[in-house]
Amino acid sequence: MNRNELRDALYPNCPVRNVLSRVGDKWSMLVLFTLEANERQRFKELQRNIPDISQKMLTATLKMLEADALILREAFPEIPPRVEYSLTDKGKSLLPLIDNLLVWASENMEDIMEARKNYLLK
Amino acid sequence: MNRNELRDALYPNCPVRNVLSRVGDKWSMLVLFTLEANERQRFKELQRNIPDISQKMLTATLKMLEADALILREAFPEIPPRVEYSLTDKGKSLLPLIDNLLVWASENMEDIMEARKNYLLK
DNA sequence: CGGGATCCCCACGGATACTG
DNA sequence: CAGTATCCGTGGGGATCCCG
Repeated sequence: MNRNELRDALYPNCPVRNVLSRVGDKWSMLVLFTLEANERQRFKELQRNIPDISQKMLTATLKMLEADALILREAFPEIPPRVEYSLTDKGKSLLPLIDNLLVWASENMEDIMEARKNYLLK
Repeated sequence: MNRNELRDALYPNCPVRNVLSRVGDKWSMLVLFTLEANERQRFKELQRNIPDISQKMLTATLKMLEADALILREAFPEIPPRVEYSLTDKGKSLLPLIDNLLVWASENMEDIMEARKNYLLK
């Protein structure tokens, strides 16, 4: 896969772009990270571990990640109900790439913040 | 930087998250890629090379990337005006990470599309 | 406990017209 | 040529209430 193919792959409505939008959305990465830190978490646990997420968005994000087979959802027919979420192998394979991005972001964060300030003052 | 710090770094309104949101927005990656393929492009060239982007979004994306010091904007006081854009070193340093994500996306795209279909049929 | 269903806001982004 | 300005639709996402 060469550069041009990569670029073409990014055009709107393209499946690759579609897949990558998961990385870019507001909560997916955070949910994946949380699931990596503590494998097999229940809904409420996830909600506690990601304090800022709303119930609606946690539900929606979990559904997307499950639909993409990045996480596994296991429901146990008990009362009260219990549902456990965990990473699939595919989900795990994505995390190192996100790690790299995070490392880059942390390493360049200060520079970028500084650059933004200077840009505003121009 | 350990896992928990990484995760904390992702919390809303955090600078790292802020930086990463660039990766997630609709056009930034595509502009960076286009600039990598042909270094030093003018506004119109970029617009031609990214057919689907609107003028407004190209302008906005270029401004963001310039503010973050990922690209360099050089305006030449001529008539008609000429403006050239190119990647900075910081911009170049980000591209390999995006590459990795794209490779992952292409490698897993089919699986994911298939998984989504099956999820809908469930 | 693990969600669904609703209402609502506003930021992203497209289309169009105008300017130095 | 390289933008700016404006209008406007859509949908992401928060808050709240409800249910098995």
